[in-house]
Amino acid sequence: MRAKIGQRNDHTFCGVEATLEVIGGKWKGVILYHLVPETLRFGELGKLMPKITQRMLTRQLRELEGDGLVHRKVYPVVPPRVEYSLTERGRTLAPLIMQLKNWGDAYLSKEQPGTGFDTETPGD
Amino acid sequence: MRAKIGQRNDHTFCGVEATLEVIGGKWKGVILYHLVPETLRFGELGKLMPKITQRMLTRQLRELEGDGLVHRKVYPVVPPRVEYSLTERGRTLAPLIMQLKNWGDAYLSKEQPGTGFDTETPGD
DNA sequence: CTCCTTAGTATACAAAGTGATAGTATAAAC
DNA sequence: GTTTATACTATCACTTTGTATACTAAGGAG
Repeated sequence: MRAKIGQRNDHTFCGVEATLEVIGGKWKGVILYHLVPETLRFGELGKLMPKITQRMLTRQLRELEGDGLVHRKVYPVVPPRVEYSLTERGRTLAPLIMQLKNWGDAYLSKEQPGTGFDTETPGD
Repeated sequence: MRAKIGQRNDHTFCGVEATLEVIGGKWKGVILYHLVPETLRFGELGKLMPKITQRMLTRQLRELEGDGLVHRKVYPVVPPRVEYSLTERGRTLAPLIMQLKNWGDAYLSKEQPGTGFDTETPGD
């Protein structure tokens, strides 16, 4: 599924799906979001997303890199240092990411007015 | 996992994730996209997305309904007739959906220069 | 020599998502 | 009585995602 984006032979494949495939991973949107303002090291990204495991962070980053949205810069030092930043193409996603965030924030603050549907956050 | 949107017990939960949770399903973006210009019946949506199974169409639609983005109108007739349309909240997603599509189309046209894939826009 | 660091990888396993197929309900048409 | 139509639901199997945990490399500190 990660192999090639946009190679589905069915003619209904469109940009909506393509974009969602690229940013739709569980953490990709947030990773991209964090990378918009600044370049970050692997560990820094991890601290910004306490719930993510190293494995997932690695994987999502690799996929993002594979899709040409994120650049990975390795410094051959010990201990290792790797920096992640948005590529030019990745930067073109910034407005979209921001819109994603804005809509989401608004959505969260409104919480389903009287649909009988429960979207409430319990005490936790 | 569909149970609750916005469980931001951890402070890193943000709008980006919330939005992605809502539209990130495999078919949700496309469903929403098809519903932007017009109300559609269950079967019509199915025809617009030949690859989707009834099961998935039903489920994605229910989740969208549960998230308050899609309205489901049932006509008590035989054979059954059910119409799906965007709710007011769903309409607020339209610009985002379009941006998703635009970015994706641009991405596809650059990533795959002439691989014979088809980027036809459904319902455009 | 052992321990510490960072950015991973390897392995095992659980959960979620997806697909194929078949079945249900009801009224009208035949 | 059987078939047709629509919008589902149920079941099973399989694939993808995600988690937890342990382990690696290589140089410096002690």
